Amino acid sequence: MANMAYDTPEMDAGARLKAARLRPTRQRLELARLLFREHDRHVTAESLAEEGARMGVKVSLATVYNTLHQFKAAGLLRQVVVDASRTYFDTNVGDHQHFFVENEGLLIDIPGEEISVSGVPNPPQGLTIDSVDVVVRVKRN
Amino acid sequence: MANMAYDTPEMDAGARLKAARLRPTRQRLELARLLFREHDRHVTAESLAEEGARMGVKVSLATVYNTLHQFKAAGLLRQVVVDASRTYFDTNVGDHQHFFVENEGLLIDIPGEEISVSGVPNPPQGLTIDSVDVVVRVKRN
DNA sequence: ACGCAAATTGGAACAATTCTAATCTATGAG
DNA sequence: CTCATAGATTAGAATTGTTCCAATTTGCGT
Repeated sequence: MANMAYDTPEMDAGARLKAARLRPTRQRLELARLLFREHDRHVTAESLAEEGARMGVKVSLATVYNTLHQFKAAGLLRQVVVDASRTYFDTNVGDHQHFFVENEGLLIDIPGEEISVSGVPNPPQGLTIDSVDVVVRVKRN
Repeated sequence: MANMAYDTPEMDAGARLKAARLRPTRQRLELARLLFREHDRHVTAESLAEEGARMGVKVSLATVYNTLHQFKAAGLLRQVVVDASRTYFDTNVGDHQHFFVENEGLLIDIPGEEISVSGVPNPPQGLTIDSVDVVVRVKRN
């Protein structure tokens, strides 16, 4: 297959890790399989560790934390800051934003084509924009 | 002075607490004075406690936390979620957004008139929008 | 001035995350 | 293929920000 994108959803865990220059250890492979099995997943370290446990994946919590951060650094995951008490990671690294359901800790994607932010001023001297994150906080009626 | 707004920057600490129906205890008064002395302040519980200590205000950390949350509940402060590890409070409760300088924990206001978000889809059935928060993450060059 | 609900407090408890030092493993060299 | 080694994993300790708790203090209406 010529011209495969750097990171596609169809890519298997091994290829993903290779593309990210991460050693394909058993733990990373198994976590990658869990994470990218489905599109647009939102996980926390705890939720992923739990899921792993349920699926019979033997990984320590420390490794889950390490792996999430490495995947993030490699561009395989995006970190989403919505809650002061937990960190979420999103398997969708493309342009998009989120609804966040308060009191439930639930994230829902908003496609990047739908939403748009305009009028962002130039940042003060010496600063460069890294990302523009929108969180639409919603509540259950 | 007729027609004073519910919450103006000129308002003294006592009036502010009265308007918010919070008992004017020494601690609340002193913290309110620190907080609203200047416009558009961004504090964390720790930073405010530290500032209090420096200014000779005797308040426990627990009270700082309590007070910040009560002020928030009363609409005197807005909570800003930008960092997974600390909670910030903003004395500007009007419509505006933020630059967040990563690695420095520094918040900078973006006036609400400058920035705007469009195309926010209707939230899924049963959910109502609470707020639309924009964080422009920036890095020092 | 009294009485009581509300507020404050120090310290214990907690939850999420990071650190540490020991052990294990993927990988490239020979 | 075998080895040496840098890199990865691990359990558990440590750290950090925050909340909880039970005892004491305080604001305020009567």
